[in-house]
Amino acid sequence: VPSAETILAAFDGAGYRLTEPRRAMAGLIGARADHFTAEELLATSRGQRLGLGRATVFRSLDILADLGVVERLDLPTGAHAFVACDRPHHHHVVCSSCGAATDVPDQGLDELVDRLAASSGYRIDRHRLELFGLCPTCRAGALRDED
Amino acid sequence: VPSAETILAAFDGAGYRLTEPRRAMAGLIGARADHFTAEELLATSRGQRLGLGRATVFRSLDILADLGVVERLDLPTGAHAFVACDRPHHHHVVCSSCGAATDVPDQGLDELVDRLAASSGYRIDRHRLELFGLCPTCRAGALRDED
DNA sequence: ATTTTTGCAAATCATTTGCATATAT
DNA sequence: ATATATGCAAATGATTTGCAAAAAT
Repeated sequence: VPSAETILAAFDGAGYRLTEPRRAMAGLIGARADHFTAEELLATSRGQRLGLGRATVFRSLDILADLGVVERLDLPTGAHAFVACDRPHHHHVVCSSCGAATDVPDQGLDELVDRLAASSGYRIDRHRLELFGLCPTCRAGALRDED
Repeated sequence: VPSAETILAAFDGAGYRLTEPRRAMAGLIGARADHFTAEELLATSRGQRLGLGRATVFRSLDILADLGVVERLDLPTGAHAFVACDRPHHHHVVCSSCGAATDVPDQGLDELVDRLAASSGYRIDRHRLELFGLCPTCRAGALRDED
C-alpha cells in the first residue's frame, strides 16, 4: 500500500502535472487498505468536500492503472474495483468480508505459467490470478465451522 | 466445449424448464469455441432470427454460470465475457487475437493456492486464473519477432 | 390449472466524451 | 503564453427490472 506521496510521485515521474485533484486522489487512495470502485472513491471525495468530478476520478484511475500504482480487480460479483500496490506486477488476496487486499508473493506462479504455456501451445502474454476469501481478522470473527 | 445437448441437459437436471429460448441458447453456445459476450450472443441469435430477447440472454447466461456450464471471464479490456466449459472448475487460456479459449490442466495450481493461503493467513474460498496470449494458430500467423 | 419463463420497453448503473473554463508549467 | 487537466452534463453502453402475455409442467 503506497503512501499518498508515492502515488503523487508516480504522476510526476511519468510527466503528468501535479494538480489539486491529483493530490486529492493520491490522498484518498493512499488512505485505503482495501479495494474500492471508482464510484466509492467519488463518494468518499464528496464526503470530504474535495470537489472531485466523476470524470476526473475515472481518468486518474486509468492513469494510475497504466502506471502500475493501482491494479484493476474483478470482483466475483462482476464489479470493477481497484487496489493500490507497490510492486509492478503481482497478485492479491481479497477479503470477501471487509474488502482488505493483501499482496501475495509469487510462490511459483511464473513456473506454473510457463508450464501452462508449454502444455497449451499458447504464447502467454499476460495473466491474472485473483484469490478471494476471508482475511485473518474476519476469519477470527467468524468463529464457526472451522479450526 | 460441451455440446448443445449437454447444455440443455444441465438446465433440465437443475429443474429448469426446457423452453424454446433455452434450446436456442444451448445451440448458440454449443456452437462456439471462443469466448463471447452477452451482447454478441444476442447479435448472433438475431442474425439467425431466433427471436431471443436481450433479457433472456442475460438471464440464461446467469443460470448457466451458476450451473458451471459456462464460466465468466474478464477480458483485459474490462469487458465481461463467457466461455462454455465441461469441467466444473478450472481455468482458461484466451487468445487475444481470435478469441479462442482453451481449458488448461491444473498443473499445480491447487498447491500454489494452498501455499498462498498459508503465507497470507487468509482462508481462500475461490480463485480465478486468467491467461491471455496468442493461440498456436494466431501465433503462426504472426511470423515475426519470435522463435 | 398453475407456475415458470418470456419479450418488451423502461429503468438503472457504470463509464466515456465534448467542450468551455481553470490551472500547472 | 501554452499545453494540459478539470468539471459538468449529456451521451453511451451494459445490465436489470416490472409486468402482462405465452409456454411448460
